[in-house]
This record gives sequence, C-alpha cells and structure tokens, in this order.
Amino acid sequence: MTAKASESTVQAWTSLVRAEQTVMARVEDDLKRAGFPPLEWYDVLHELDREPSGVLPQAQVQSSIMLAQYNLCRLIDRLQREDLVHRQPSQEDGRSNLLVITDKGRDLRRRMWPVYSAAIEEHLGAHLSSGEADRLAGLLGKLQ
Amino acid sequence: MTAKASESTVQAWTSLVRAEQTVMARVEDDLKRAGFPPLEWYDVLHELDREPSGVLPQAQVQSSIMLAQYNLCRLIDRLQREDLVHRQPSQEDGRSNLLVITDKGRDLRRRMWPVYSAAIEEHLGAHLSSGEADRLAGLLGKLQ
DNA sequence: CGAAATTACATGCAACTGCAAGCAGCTTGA
DNA sequence: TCAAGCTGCTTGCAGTTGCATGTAATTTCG
Repeated sequence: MTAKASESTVQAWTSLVRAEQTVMARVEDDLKRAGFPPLEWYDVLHELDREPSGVLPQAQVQSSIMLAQYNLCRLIDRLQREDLVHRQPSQEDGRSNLLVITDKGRDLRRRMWPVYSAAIEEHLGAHLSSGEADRLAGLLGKLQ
Repeated sequence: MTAKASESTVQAWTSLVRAEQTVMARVEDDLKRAGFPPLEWYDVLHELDREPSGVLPQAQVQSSIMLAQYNLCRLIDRLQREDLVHRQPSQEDGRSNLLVITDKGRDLRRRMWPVYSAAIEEHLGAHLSSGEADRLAGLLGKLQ
C-alpha cells in the first residue's frame, strides 16, 4: 500500500497527465474558436440527447459524466438559463429532478459534434494508427 | 482537417479523459487526506528543487509545468505567502523574476513525495505490468 | 409505526481561474 | 537612436469551483 512507484510507473503517470492535458486543451480550444461552449456542456447534452425521450434524472447524468454533484447542479443552472435543458420535478421521487433536453439543446449538440469530432481526429487520431488507438484504449481501460 | 474521428479514435479519447481524471482525482485525494497541498504546488517545488541552486526564472518554470502565465503568477503568490519560495529580481533581465525555493519548500516537497509516489503506485502502477506501463507511456508520448 | 440514516438537490462563502488590459524593460530596424 | 513591437510579469473583474452546510423527500429498521 505504501510501495514506491517504479520508474516505468512514474513515466506512465507523467505521460498520462501531460497527454491528457495537452490534447484536452487543444480540443477545447478548437471548440472555443468555433464559438461553442465547454466540453462539459456537450457531455450533459450528449447524455440526454442519446435518450430518445430526451429525459434523465439529474442523478443519473451525474453518474455518467464525471462532475461533483454541486457542480452539475450549477452547470444545469447555466444550461437552463440558455434554454438548452430544463428541470422537471419527478413524480416517482420527490427529491429527484428530471432533466429534459430542449430542441435548442439537441440542435447545439448536433452542431458541436463535427467540430468536436474533427478536433479529436486531429489532436489524437492523427498521431496513432487504428491498432495503436485500440491498444491505448485497452491499457487505459485497466486503470478504472 | 475536417475528417471525422474513427470509432477507435473516439474510444481512445474517452478512455484517455476518463482514466486521467479518475486517477488524478484519486491521487489528489490521497495527498489532501495526508494534509498536503495540490499537485501543482508539488510541480513547482519539484522544478526548483531539482536544481542544485534551487533557482529558476519564473518563465522557465512556466514552460516546464503546464500552467497559464497568470495562474503561475498567482500560484507563486500563494507559495510565497507560505514561505516555500520567494521571488528575486533578475540582474540580467529587468523583466524577469528568479524563483528561489526555501528550505521549507524543499522540506515540503521531500515529505510529499512518499505519499505522492505511493498514490501513483496504487492508482496506476498496480493496474499495469511493467511492460504495460512502458507501452502506455510510449503510446501517450506520440500525442504530444 | 416512527426516529435515524440516506439520498437528491441547492446554496453561501471563500478560493481559484480565464480574460483582457496594463506596466516595465528589452529588442529591433528604419 | 528612438519609436514600435515584443517579452515577462501582474492585476481587476467576472465567472467557476470546492467545501461545508441546509432542506426536503425517501428508505431503513428496531
């Protein structure tokens, strides 16, 4: 439990942090340049938009995306202010909010995807063969 | 330039972001539980402490760690407030700050490392063989 | 049942961040 | 040589985050 990390492990750690932060910054920058909001907006809209009904409990969105409860709460405030989603009290559970994506929200997500996808391709995909991408995903999957 | 990302690429992207955020959160949490400041404090102290003189221009620290200039500026404010580093005007270049690590700063970095190292080992190293860690680092290195 | 624990969400406050702008001090080139 | 531009650093402001806490609804269990 208190073992020191090996050289290989430390190298993997620093590469992981560097790579993620670098690629993330570039992707976010592309979105911003195109006039779009941050990726976390996309994440929430994506979770809702993939539901045909466009509805999910706030707690379920929270467990899908990696965001603290109070941060999701305030993110929803912002999305609601922009009329991209709205909150609807749940009938089944009086504590729970249902989040409903609006047409405007679905439209924004749809328009963001080409830019987002191209950014992923340019800043990540272009540097790896298809096999390398698969192996990378496989190794990263072991860390969860 | 506007190519859509392949399935493998998107999977690598989501794995990358998830893995980094998950492991980072766990490592930061271990440091916090042990009563230590955030990792970025460590990063700055580490850059300075690896110099025998303990001195580096602020601009050079900035290019080593990934932090916007104004964020480093304010991070240094905090470190200075805690007497971990101090600023010293450069003789050679009147615009430049030299950052000097204090004994207290060196000591903090030294005490943080065992906790940091153990966290890396637990949350990353324990999930990968040595060969896997090397391959992961190699793949991630292609993304810079 | 009904008190205690848990779950879902919200919020005041202090700290931190991003942006845009500012201020020296250095460098360049007509 | 000196005005224009660049570089290194700082800062005001508005927006965002983390923490601790609050509120209300549900679940658990003696």
